[in-house]
Amino acid sequence: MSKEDLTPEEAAKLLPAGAALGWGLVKPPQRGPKREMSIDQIVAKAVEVADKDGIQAVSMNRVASELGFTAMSLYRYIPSKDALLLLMQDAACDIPLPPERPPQEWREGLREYVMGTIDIFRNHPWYGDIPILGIPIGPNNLRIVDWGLRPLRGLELGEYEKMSIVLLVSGYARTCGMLQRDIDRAVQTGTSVEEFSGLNYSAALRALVKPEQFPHLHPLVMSGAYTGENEEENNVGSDVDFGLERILDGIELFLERKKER
Amino acid sequence: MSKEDLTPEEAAKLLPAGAALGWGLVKPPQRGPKREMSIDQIVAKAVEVADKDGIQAVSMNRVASELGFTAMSLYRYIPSKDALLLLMQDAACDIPLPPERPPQEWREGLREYVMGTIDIFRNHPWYGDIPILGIPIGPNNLRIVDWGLRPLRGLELGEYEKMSIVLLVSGYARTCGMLQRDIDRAVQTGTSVEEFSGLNYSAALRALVKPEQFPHLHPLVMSGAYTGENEEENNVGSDVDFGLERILDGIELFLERKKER
DNA sequence: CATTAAATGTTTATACAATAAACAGTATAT
DNA sequence: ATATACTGTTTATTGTATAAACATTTAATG
Repeated sequence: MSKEDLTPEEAAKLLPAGAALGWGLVKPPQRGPKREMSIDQIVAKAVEVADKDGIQAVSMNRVASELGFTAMSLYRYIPSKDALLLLMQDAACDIPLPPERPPQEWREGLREYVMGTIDIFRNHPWYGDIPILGIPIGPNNLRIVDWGLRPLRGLELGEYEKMSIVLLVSGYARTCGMLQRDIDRAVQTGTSVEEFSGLNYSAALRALVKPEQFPHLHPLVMSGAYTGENEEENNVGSDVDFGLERILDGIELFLERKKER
Repeated sequence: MSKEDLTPEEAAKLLPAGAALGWGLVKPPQRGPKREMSIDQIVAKAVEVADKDGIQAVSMNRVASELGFTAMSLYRYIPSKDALLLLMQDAACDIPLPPERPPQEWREGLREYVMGTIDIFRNHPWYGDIPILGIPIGPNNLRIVDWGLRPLRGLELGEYEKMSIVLLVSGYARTCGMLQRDIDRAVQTGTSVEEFSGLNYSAALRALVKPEQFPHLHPLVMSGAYTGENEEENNVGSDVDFGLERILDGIELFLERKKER
């Protein structure tokens, strides 16, 4: 039997605990009372809780309570909390994709991809807190990977090269997403405190980051470039754009060099 | 009073709980019995536990027990577990830096930086699991940032540009570090299982990733490029190198364009 | 149909987790 | 000498994931 001939059920057994659920590979049970909940409902509620109060607020008790059930009832649907977290992660990746662009617009396509995946982090600040235990295997997550590959379809690249580029670009999106999220959080919670005291981390760092010990960082701390002050010349958007354009330039150069050969 | 004139004690109060400890800003207590432990000792033991059994094995009880004390005794040194985690993170950044290179070797310098920070993830697989709550503020962590800025010192870049570049490069290092760690983990634990069954995630994905749903990902899954098979043409090192060279090319292009103007 | 088997959500119980509060002992400042 | 501040411990509280046993409900099977 070749590997391609696995039945969904067989494939499900090879996947980690929660992943099979995400693929809808669990046959609905035949006997017993009708279910009063559904996996989708549980995951949606967990996402709702996390969106509101952060990932640490997501306990089996909290999620079940908000649905009007006991904590233990969730285990009839989901084998463990880790599985629930994986399902939440995949659910956050269930977003509409923009329409396909012509292959020559690959730069714009990759830009859209980065901005779109950054939005996942903004819409679900907890997204980056879920530990990554391996390569993405959830269906929605893989659709995101597929999306990242889409702009590359017309380029003369090997498969490993394509994979490396998506890795590069999506890693960049993750970094920016987390950063953006941190700033959003700071704005939400810290602004008033900062205004009241007139001091914040920057002030502390200015006192601690001595030029002898940190010769290269020191000027950036003093000017506020490190802590991201001066919103005129530095908003997160421009920060994201800068790095992204460098990456795209690097990829373009690679394509040109490859053509020359 | 200008911001630069903060005393260490004043600065300590502005920093989050654990950070002040990392900077050694806590005056040793005058009265009372001699301390039988030290913060460094506690953090070192916590790191040891995490290196051996993962971050989830690090409990106040476990760390204290291994030192021959009770869990509560740790709170005489460290205000909370979150603070301990921050100190662990900073401790992992306490590594020797390579000697400075001449400014024109900035590419090689950045390469060294990326590889060096990736090593932190390899030496401490738990490092990436500690949630990032904001910009780095620990002393060792800031030394790493300073290191990243060092190769840029001779280049004609604005401060925000330098910061963006370090962000770009260190984010890439993080992504690669996590990936490398995942692979190391898989090799440690999963190899035997994979050999026995002859099947792994790849097999499941081959059955699930249909060309209709995943038109661009499908060929990569089939060829094994997605799951990273074929070690000859794809080892992690080459993967890291590929993305890194694109990034460095992009930066170089930026520098050239800036000179032209 | 009657019976069996499987699945439901709940209750109860276990093992840990972080950490607050009260405690007796110890070193220093006054 | 005494008050004060600090030590590490004991005890207790609250919250966590989840295992096991339970009565109940539905469908499959004789």
